[in-house]
Amino acid sequence: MAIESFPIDGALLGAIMLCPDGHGYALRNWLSANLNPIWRIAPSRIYFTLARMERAGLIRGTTALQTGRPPRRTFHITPAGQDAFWKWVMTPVRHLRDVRVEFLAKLYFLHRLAPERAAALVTAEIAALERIRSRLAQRRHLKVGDVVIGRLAHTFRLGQLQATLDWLYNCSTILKEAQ
Amino acid sequence: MAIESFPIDGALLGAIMLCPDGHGYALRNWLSANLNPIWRIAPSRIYFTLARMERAGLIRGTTALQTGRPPRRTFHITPAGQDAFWKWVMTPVRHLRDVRVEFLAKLYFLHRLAPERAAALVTAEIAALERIRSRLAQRRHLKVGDVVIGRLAHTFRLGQLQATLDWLYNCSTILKEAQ
DNA sequence: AGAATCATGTAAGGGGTTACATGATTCG
DNA sequence: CGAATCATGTAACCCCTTACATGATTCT
Repeated sequence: MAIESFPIDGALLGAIMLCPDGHGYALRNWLSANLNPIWRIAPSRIYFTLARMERAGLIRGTTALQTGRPPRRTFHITPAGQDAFWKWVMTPVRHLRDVRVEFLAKLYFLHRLAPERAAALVTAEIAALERIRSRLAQRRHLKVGDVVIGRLAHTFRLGQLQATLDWLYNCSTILKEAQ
Repeated sequence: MAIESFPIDGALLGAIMLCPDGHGYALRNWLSANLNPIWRIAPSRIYFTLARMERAGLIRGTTALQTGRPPRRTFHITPAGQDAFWKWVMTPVRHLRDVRVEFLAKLYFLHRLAPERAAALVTAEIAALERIRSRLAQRRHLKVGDVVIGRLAHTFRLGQLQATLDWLYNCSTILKEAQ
């Protein structure tokens, strides 16, 4: 009963928890209003994913008829869905390249749903990236066909890693101030 | 006659120029030996892409029979393919997220095929990213649903941009030393 | 009157992956 | 003898996107 496709399932489950009216069209508007520059999804994909998550038992939907409007399928999250969401949101991303979208999305949901737990996620992310850095710092270059480019690739990755870690340390401070 | 799918067409054209035996299997080995940690491709995709690029007139292939081995289709690059390759390799990537893979791949090919032109690519990339930074620096936060997270998203992007620009300035120095 | 909103979904296509089929040869 | 190498490709599948169908209602 785990989440399958990561940013999308997590973001939709979080949206269902935060969006007052949990049907596809409302979720679409909520996501574009709240998560937009960080992450976006094609509208048609929302319905497809909701159907898959219902089959997986993460959410359950009820159809409500309306007069003069198409009928709505309103979703609410199941206990299994809540477990999956909290596991996802509290797990740090493993790759540096996932910080930009997925980690920021997790931080967004945590900050709104359980701000007291945000510091723990940041700490876990720092630990994950420090592990990557220590592995990378033991080498002098990546094994590319050319030594010069291998060295440049290596310093690039270390630089990105360092900037992200600096930012994460700063994150703790800002999140504490915000509380 | 322009390149369609960017990292893949560019990398394959570059491989054909550098790889002594230009058939699919040799290109596959060459790419995994030379570009591996930076970029990788599924073997089956190579043949598909070679066929597409031949249809587009970027390369041309000849079939050579061998005794006791499957026949080979050896490819060579056409003038149109060379134009497309040099245009691709000298154009800076537009998004920060493309530096990690695509820009490094361009740098690799330039450094091996025309090292005297590498500095020009680095300069162009610096200009492209400085433009993005100046746009970003005029704001204080990204317009996410929550101001705190919007501010964090903003400082994150600026930090990554700054680290990349620092690295690019350093690139010029290292590439000059390597010559 | 025409455009946007409400609301759900299907269809088609792009880009990528893994697994598999083939069949001789050479290496351990 | 079994495994890897040489060499090309097809088939099936995943993830995601745009475009479109539907049809009443409300805004400009």
